[in-house]
Amino acid sequence: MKASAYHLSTTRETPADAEIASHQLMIRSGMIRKLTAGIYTWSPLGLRVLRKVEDIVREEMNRAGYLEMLMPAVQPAELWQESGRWELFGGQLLKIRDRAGRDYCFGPTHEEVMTDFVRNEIRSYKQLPVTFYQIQTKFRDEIRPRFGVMRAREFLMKDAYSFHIDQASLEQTFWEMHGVYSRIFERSGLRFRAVEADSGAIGGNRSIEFHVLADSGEDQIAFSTGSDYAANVELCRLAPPDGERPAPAEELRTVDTPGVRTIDELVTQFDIPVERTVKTLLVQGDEGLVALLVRGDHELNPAKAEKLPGVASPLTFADDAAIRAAAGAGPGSLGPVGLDLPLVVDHAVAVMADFAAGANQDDQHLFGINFGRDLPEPQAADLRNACNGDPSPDGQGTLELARGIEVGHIFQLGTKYSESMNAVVLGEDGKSHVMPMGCYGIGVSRIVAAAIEQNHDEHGIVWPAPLAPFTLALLPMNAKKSPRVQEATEALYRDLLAAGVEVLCDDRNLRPGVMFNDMELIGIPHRVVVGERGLDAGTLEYRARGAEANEELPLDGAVAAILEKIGRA
RNA sequence: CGGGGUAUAGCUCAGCCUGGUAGAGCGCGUCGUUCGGGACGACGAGGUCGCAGGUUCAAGUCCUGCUACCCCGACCA
Repeated sequence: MKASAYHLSTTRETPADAEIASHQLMIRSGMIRKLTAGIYTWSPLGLRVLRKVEDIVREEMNRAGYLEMLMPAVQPAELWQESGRWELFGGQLLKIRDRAGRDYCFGPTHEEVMTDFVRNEIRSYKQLPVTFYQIQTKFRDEIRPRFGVMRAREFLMKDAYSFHIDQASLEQTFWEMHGVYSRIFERSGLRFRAVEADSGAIGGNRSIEFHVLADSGEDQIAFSTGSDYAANVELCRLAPPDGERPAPAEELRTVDTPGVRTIDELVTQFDIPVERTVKTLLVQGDEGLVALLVRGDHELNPAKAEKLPGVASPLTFADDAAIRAAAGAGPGSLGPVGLDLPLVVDHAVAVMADFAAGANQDDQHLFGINFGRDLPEPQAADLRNACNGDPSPDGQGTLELARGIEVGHIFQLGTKYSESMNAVVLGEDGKSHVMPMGCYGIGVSRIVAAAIEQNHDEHGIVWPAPLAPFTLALLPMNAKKSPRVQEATEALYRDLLAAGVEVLCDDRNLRPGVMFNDMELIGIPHRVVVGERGLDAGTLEYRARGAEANEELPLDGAVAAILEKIGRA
């Protein structure tokens, strides 16, 4: 491709509304342009990358024998009413109406359409198992789209659905898909982890997320140093700590703590270890409020809390007025002693002695609190998020935390949709069987953003080779004035194209610095410079993106030398 | 959807408090000098100041309403 005939549109300035590196770089390199909130146009340059991802996904899915198809983006309301999701999906579902007043939605996912297709097409167990997939634009009316295509309302997704005669077959495909996904992310050149996203409590259903590791990721994942165990922090189970609760050693006493509102302030002003403080959180229960206790340095895990019997789901924190009415003090001075509410404590709190908490009096705290003396024996549960250094739930090693961007999710759905939509098949026994089902998603457009998030430096994007829009940038120095440079560049360009190299030849007649900066911003992995100096010496100049220094390549046999550099030899 | 903010040239923003000729930098066009890490000069194009009302002799500036976008919270590929 000649740059003069390609729509390159880079900017020096960072757009004001882009917060994270990948969003800024996608805008600055000209890959995407915002049309409206959460909706983006992909430029020719951006689309090249998107297609690279798509191609890898498609190749690996096909290799595994899964069947590509294409379902409609616009779906009739009836199907969604049948599955019960027309209401359940809530505001995220973009509903539309045609001129006759019929209701439709723009598909946010395709379980309904897929299940409808399969119930009409598949009659016999002999046709099972089968897995269909598509790569298609989805729309989810996110409450808060952000970070460019990372969390867009319209996005490109690969969604796959498998159908089975029994659970065993579903599990086989599920783990096979696990392998396919791993290969897809490996081939894309991304550092990733597969993490458990469900406790496995509900009827053998399992769900595994694939996360690209990046500090700016919105999810926290925990993984064991001593085993393969990895889980989303939200769902990472924590066992009660070993060891007995120490006997009380201190008297219960009330301390004036003027102005202290947070655990931090309590710890620094009164010189007590944070491990001997307790946070008291009031949430809505089925009847009135419920008090939840976690250690001062721990964080309440909402997903775990809302699953407790007696606690309302979704988890709702009490507002200041309700807190004051129930406890007689503001949120900064809450504590369990003398609080007339149902109480659930985290396992880590249950083994504490002589700890500090609010006194339910503004500007006062209690020190030296003990269970069994100042409070009844606690009802303990797993309530908090995992921390660095917690023992791994599988008993091997300790947990480490990392941030991740969820780019894939595989799920054993079971019969949730096949049952409500009556997707049945005749079994070997001659009877009808409801088909267990799996569903498997990859955020194709999100992968592009995640790859940048994981691979960039102060100059711009540093594409993993498999995703790069072009493999090589060919840069002539001062070509306008030098017919030799022009001719040598043109000849090399033709030879590289003939050798099948995706080369971007910058014939825009710009100053060298501008070309270097543009090509680095765009993130092209390899660059070759043609200049008078080199031609005199019979050399070309080569540099890999991210490398510190130039190398010289012989002008004679340049194509072979370049192929070796780009790993195509 | 709750809370906070912004809206002026293609982009980043000043001007608004204290009403009186529409501004800068970058980008874009032409010409010249330059040309190995985002050059310099000259000239030039480009704006219903988000929209609708109101106050005023006069509104980008003051008032009211609306809309869009951004940020902070619960969902997800």
